[in-house]
Amino acid sequence: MTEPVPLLSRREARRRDRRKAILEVASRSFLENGYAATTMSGIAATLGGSKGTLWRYFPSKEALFAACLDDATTAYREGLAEILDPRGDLAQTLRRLGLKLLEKVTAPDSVALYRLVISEAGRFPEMGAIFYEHVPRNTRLLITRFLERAMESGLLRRGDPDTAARTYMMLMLSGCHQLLLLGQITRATPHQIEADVTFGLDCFLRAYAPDAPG
Amino acid sequence: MTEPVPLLSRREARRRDRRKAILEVASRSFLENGYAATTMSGIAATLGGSKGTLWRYFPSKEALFAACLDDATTAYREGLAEILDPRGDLAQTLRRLGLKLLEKVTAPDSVALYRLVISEAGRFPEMGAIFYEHVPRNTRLLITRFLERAMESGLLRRGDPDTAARTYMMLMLSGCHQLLLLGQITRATPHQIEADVTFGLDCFLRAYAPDAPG
DNA sequence: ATCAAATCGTACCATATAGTATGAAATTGG
DNA sequence: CCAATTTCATACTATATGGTACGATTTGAT
Repeated sequence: MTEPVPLLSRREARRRDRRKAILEVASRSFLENGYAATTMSGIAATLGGSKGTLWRYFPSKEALFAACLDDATTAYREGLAEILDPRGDLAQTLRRLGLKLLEKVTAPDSVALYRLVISEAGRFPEMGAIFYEHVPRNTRLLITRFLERAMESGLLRRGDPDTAARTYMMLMLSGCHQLLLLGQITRATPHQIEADVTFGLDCFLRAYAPDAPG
Repeated sequence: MTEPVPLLSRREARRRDRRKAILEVASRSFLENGYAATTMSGIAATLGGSKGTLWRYFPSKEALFAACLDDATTAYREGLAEILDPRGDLAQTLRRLGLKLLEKVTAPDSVALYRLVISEAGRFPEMGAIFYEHVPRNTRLLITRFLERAMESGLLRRGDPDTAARTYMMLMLSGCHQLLLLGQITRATPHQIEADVTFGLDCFLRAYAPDAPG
């Protein structure tokens, strides 16, 4: 019927680029200044275009925020799955995972994002849901499956693997992540991260050590 | 020299009452609507007085916010110390403490306060500090001292008592508190709280069980 | 009673913001 | 090349906010 359509007409390509550019500028501003302190006019200004164009892409500030959040959280889940190779030493794997996790989660942008979500989750519960589904829930699912196998092979004592995954994550976060959230430190040093992982892992392995036989 | 001054002249009493009234109205609004969405004019309106009066008591919105925060966090630390009686069963004591702690921390106002602090800790680091000192740090100090004694008497394995206290608290918070923060639930049921405490305590006691002799 | 401090009501200011309107210029598709 | 779409720049609307000014009134101390 119709001519074979190019995958992206010039217009569509332009549109996609523009949209991405808007999301980048807006995300930066939301992360750095929060929702209230981010102004649409400001975004339009740093973009260089006109306000009319901005509103052509996103019908309201709230819609733009939602799009930014979706963008940021989607880009989040990367590079964890391949660490969780069920072969290999359990403690080593959990340690590598913890390091990766903590590095991600203590990055300034991650902290800013977490702050942003928590502060707006009251007013926009859907935003809380988007974040929750994409970030902690998704990560936990990965860890749950891994721990489940470890329990089955007797490397860990049996228990609810989902709770175990939650516990594992929480034990990692009790150190510098808390301080970051409350603004008591602004950066986590690799040394701090390693200390947190070492301690959290030790604690986790003790709590989930296989039951002493008989 | 001067006449024996009454502890509170009429003026001073009035002033104190007024101040308290302002703090109550303002705190409610900050907790329910956040910092940005709380307006000085609105506070003045619900107070009934005039705006001039409001500014007579607090020279700026920021100052009023700081005062509210100080007020709220000071009222926070209550009723924990007497639970921590070093006599009596360790597990029982830690369980009672956990219940009290979690009840407090999952109360809607507490969640709102925590949200508020986290969201403004970037812009106002001093506020983060006020909160941090008054609430988690203070609580942790109490628990630390208690756990220290338990370690000395061999009820728990030795380790950094401060880290242990942090771990204890964190293990309690991994359940419904997280969901509350992200707006995925709006209330914690007593049943949920108890389940969280039971699990967290079990985990903690395993991780800090005295080393097997020999 | 008298005087000073506190409060009130209200109008006001400067500024800022989300969002709209518009007419001209540029880009794209055919 | 022409018509449709998009973008630009800019001016504008409507509204809201922190904070000030001020004259009138109430309250408290002596």
